[in-house]
Amino acid sequence: MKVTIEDIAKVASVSVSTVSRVLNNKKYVSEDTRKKVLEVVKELDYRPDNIARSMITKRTNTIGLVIPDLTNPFYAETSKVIVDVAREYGFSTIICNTDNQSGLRQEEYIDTLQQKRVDGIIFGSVRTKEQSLNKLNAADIPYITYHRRLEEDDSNFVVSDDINGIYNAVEYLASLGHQHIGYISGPRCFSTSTERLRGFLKARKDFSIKSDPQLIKDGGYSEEQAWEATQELLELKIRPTAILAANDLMALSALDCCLSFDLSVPDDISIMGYDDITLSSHARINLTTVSVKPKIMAKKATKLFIEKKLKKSEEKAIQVTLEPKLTIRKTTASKSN
Amino acid sequence: MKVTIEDIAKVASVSVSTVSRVLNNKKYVSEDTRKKVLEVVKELDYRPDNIARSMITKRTNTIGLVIPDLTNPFYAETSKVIVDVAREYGFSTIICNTDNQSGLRQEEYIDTLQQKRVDGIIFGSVRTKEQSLNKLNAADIPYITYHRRLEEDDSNFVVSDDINGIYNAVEYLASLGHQHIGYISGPRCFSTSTERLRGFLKARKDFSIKSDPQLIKDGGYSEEQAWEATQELLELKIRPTAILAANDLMALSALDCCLSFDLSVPDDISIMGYDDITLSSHARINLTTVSVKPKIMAKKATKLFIEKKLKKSEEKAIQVTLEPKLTIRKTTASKSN
DNA sequence: CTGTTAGCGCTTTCAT
DNA sequence: ATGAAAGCGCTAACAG
Repeated sequence: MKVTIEDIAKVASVSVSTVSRVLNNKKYVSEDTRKKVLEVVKELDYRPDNIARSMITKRTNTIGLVIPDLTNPFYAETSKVIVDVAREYGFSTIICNTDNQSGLRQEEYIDTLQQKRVDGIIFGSVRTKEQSLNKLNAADIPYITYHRRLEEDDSNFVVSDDINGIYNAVEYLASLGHQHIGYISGPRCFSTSTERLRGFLKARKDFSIKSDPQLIKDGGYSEEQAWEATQELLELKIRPTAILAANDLMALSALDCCLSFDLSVPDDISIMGYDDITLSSHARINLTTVSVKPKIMAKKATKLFIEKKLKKSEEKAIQVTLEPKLTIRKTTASKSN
Repeated sequence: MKVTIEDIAKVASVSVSTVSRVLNNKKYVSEDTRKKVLEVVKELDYRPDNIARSMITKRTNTIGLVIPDLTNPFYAETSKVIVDVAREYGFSTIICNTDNQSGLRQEEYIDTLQQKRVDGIIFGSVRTKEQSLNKLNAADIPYITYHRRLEEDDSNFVVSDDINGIYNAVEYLASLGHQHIGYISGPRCFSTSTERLRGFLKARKDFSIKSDPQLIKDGGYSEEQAWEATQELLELKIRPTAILAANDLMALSALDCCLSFDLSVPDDISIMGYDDITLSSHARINLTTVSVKPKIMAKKATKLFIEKKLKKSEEKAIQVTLEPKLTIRKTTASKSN
């Protein structure tokens, strides 16, 4: 049979409330009884039942983490950080993989998390409009998004300044003499896609880059689709001299595609990504990119969320926009001609 | 205030037990009352409180997943599968990243999981001897390991036949004419390391491969250490013509290291891995390896575990050894001379 | 078929 | 400083 608080109360010949006090480090317990209780606790190898505890305290010390795909390096990296930081604060994390089926799966997960009474939820991906999150507001379950954000302006988020990030990327490419820049975008429904595209368009204007609509392709933030997009770009009558992808995953795919076209990077064509996932800095890859420091973003989101919303419950929304940093490596070079 | 079963009982003018019956799809409820209750449930947007439910049923529909490093592609892949399969069966999964600090962190996590009263735990990595798991036996919390196994012969596991796998790898390399084969091993404490090494030694004898002790290095299953190991192998007076790494991660590192030595793979040297993580099949990599089909392994472990141990609780241990398959790609070739 | 009641293991008033 | 007792929201006998 399981050892309960009552058992140890009996053995220590005190009341259950005293035991509870000791266990929760409350005041009003004499040193003697505290010691005695702790002894019995050890002796009987008692461990508190968090379920029963949650029943009363209404807190589970558990958070939910909702991401689209755990095998995507960006999410693997950030998930790990989140799990680690949460643990430091005494929280467990239930991981939810929506598999990009955003809609259904995500809603299902939100229901589950709510029923499990998690203290809060961290989203690694939300569409700009996300109906299903209203439930959370109604149920008064706090949540935050990182990487992407909702359009509501009272939402909690930690994101990178995507407009500026891409803007700087284009500026850099322009400075290398590139005027035909292919852009591989993400799906419209995400803030990351619309913002980055906006940054691209803005920069294109400012640096008088060719504005052929054919130079903008949707890569769907997927490797396969990015490959196809790259292929289309490479087959254009006037082939772009540089390709800028809205994230590293797609840039990597573009890199491979160029290789399959027997193009040498960066001699024949420059490739640039966005995010700076760990993989990109790898010796074999060395992708020039815009670094949003995914781990730092995730860490910041988790810390702020736990501190401001879970430990306390501040009214003020957490809204952090990190300045990304141009990270020049070896997949970009001056336009050859 | 939160809607409880009592509220909906009141509104539907039935008893709480009837509501409970409806919610749990139990028999002995008339169609009429069932319908009425369900209506009220919807109307009040009631959702059951799993914490309270667990209090009685002793089941949380939650499992723990303990792995060393979520960013290691092997674990990212398998974790995703596990989370997905668990979800299909109605289980949530709490993810625990031990960060290779195996000892402490793992024990801490086991405690937490136990207190959270998870229904079971899946381990992606255990040392051959693992003290901390005794607690689980004592607490009667079922667990299974995949990939690696404990030495206890009544433990649950799904692993690959590591001896045979490496044996076949060596046989293959021998058939290509390689006699100087460098082997990069993992740390002694894991079954994967000892078994694979055993397979290597066995094959080395059977196929009369050179048995210089210098040809065996410890790569610690880490990229950095594998890099160093490779370096040492390449600097040997008689440089091996092939390097076999005990896992893909280290093989990838070896690949990079060879490149930095300006060696062409497979023309100058053959490289082979073990596991067949998704990355290895990538066009840019194309690593010859021994495929243990990590996803299938993880899926099988999760399914069997949930079905045999969580849904039922069969006495008989789950012990599955999968036959790995030689997967020849482009990092191996006949010995050049 | 339906309702009543007794807990699950713990925290938390409220007394003492 | 300590104890008694009242629940948290739900399920599971047990009675009808």
